[in-house]
Amino acid sequence: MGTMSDASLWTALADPHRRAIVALLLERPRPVGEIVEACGLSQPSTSKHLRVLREAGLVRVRQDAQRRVYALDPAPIAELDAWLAPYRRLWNRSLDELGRRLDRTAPDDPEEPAPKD
Amino acid sequence: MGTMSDASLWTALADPHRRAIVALLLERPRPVGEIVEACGLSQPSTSKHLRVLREAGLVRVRQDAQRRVYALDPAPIAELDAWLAPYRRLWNRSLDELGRRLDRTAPDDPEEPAPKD
DNA sequence: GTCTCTTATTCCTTGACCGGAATATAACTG
DNA sequence: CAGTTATATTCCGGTCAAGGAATAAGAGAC
Repeated sequence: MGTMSDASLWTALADPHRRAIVALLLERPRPVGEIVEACGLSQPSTSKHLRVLREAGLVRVRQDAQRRVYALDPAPIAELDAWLAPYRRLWNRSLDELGRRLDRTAPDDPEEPAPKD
Repeated sequence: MGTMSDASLWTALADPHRRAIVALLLERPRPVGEIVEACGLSQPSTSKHLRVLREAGLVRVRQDAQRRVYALDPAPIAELDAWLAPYRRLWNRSLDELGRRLDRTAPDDPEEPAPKD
């Protein structure tokens, strides 16, 4: 049981149903029954998705009598954010260049011939 | 060839090899050959991964003689960032709570007496 | 204890994806 | 034109994930 949650984090979020569950839990913690109803999936299927999310560290469970209330765990979000950071820099840079080019180009100038490499 | 790239964005990044390719292209645009060599995959497999990334809108191709130079497209990064935003708020909130709790605890009051053995 | 409610797990089938080998396509070279 | 290089696509076998049905497990209520 090492720290292999990195790989499962992406695969966990790759499934649309699981992203829907995550979005549901963003509003508030919910017991499984509510999630089943909201997702339109069968209860076993939902439980399996919740298991994947749990093993990815994205959700935590709290036992409340017979019910199990799932809630988001904010930690993996930070992990995603960290992964995204370098690309966000690229994005900002390209926005910058776009702005500069729009600034520099004449309105009837079709395009800049890319300098050969 | 519709605009169904939203779903494929996550599935494209779910694969470790594709994330590796994306990381390679973050450094600089590269022709396929370089990516093949860096990934240790076969050329067809790499081409297929590049296709998935292309269809997800994550990379663009520029033809340079016989070579095809792939480069990151920064737009989907913004999409991911937008998706992440609400969760980042949750994360900040929980960091806030943690700070408050750390603030409340006395500095020489260890939360856990480190149960060694 | 039994019964009920809520959730988790197993079994099984279907469908998707990954990988490599072989092949096809495209662009340059002579 | 044939030949070579660089990349894309098809074909196929193996693996893995998803979904439902049935079943098990856990926690009250009686």
